[in-house]
Amino acid sequence: MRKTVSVSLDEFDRKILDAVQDDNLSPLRLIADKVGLSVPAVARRLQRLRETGVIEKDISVVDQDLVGRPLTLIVEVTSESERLELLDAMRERFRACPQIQQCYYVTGQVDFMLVFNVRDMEEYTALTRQIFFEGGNVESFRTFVVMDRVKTGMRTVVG
Amino acid sequence: MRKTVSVSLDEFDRKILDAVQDDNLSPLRLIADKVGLSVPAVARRLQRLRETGVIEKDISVVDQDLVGRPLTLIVEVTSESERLELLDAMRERFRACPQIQQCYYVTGQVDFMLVFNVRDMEEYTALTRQIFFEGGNVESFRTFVVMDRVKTGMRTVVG
DNA sequence: CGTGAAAAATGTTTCGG
DNA sequence: CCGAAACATTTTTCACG
Repeated sequence: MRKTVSVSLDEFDRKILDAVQDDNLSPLRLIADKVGLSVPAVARRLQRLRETGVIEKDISVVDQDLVGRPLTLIVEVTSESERLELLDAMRERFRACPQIQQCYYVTGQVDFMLVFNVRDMEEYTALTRQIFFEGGNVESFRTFVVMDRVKTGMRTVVG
Repeated sequence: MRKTVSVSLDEFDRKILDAVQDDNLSPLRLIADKVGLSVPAVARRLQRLRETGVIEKDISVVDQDLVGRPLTLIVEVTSESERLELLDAMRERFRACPQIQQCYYVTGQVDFMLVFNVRDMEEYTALTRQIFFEGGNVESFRTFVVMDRVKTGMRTVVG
């Protein structure tokens, strides 16, 4: 059983997705104006986009600086063993760590790419011990300190 | 004039932020129940959190697979020159590219970390030519293909 | 800050085309 | 599938404790 790999979206759907990826609290009336449909039409389409999972979720994004987590780090992790259970255990460890905002399993010379979001270096080094050294199966890791978050977010091009 | 580096959040604010980072379309009544406040209190706090910028924006997240952009790549870019204008030009190029979902300027052996989101390898290689080769000031880049998006999103720990 | 209720805005459903 | 109108829900505002 496989996930549906595509859904049919027309130009209206794309415009709606474009709008709500910027602001999903905007009144339907405004979206309706922008895309050239009536409010009920937009409502129906949004409902369908949510039911089918095209719109995965609706969330607030908080400013990490203003809540005291100004530091972002990107970390490449290379594992010792590629054994499935061990890799899965790592995945789970990373997923469970709240300060790890993003985790990708990748091909190539490294195995995982992580994005950390922490209060300061002290918190990071402490986490490092916990999930890299004590966690197990980590051969090495390389840390990049983010100096400028040039572009962030989860926006997807729907064009 | 500098940006305020912190705001005072009490336990209620944190719980509210935690809730809306999961679902910002949830009726205030439900959030109120969850955090133990009245609806008007939650409304007031949310309004303030938005005014002060703690809540940066409110958005829908779309499923990249379902809209035909299943491929994610992470790319390390090393620049030729560190001259400010040239780095700024690169920033702008990356920011302007819709398929570049995220761009970080980092310390260390590489200068930029990029997250691409594209339809297929063909689209990626084409982009590569455009913004790396023709764009200028790129000494080298290293591509990691994402096999599993273990954890994604922009969630920030407010605890 | 809580309550309660009224007012305004928004979202949803119905139904004819 | 669209849109207009009726309908339902949610959000906002306010007085008062």
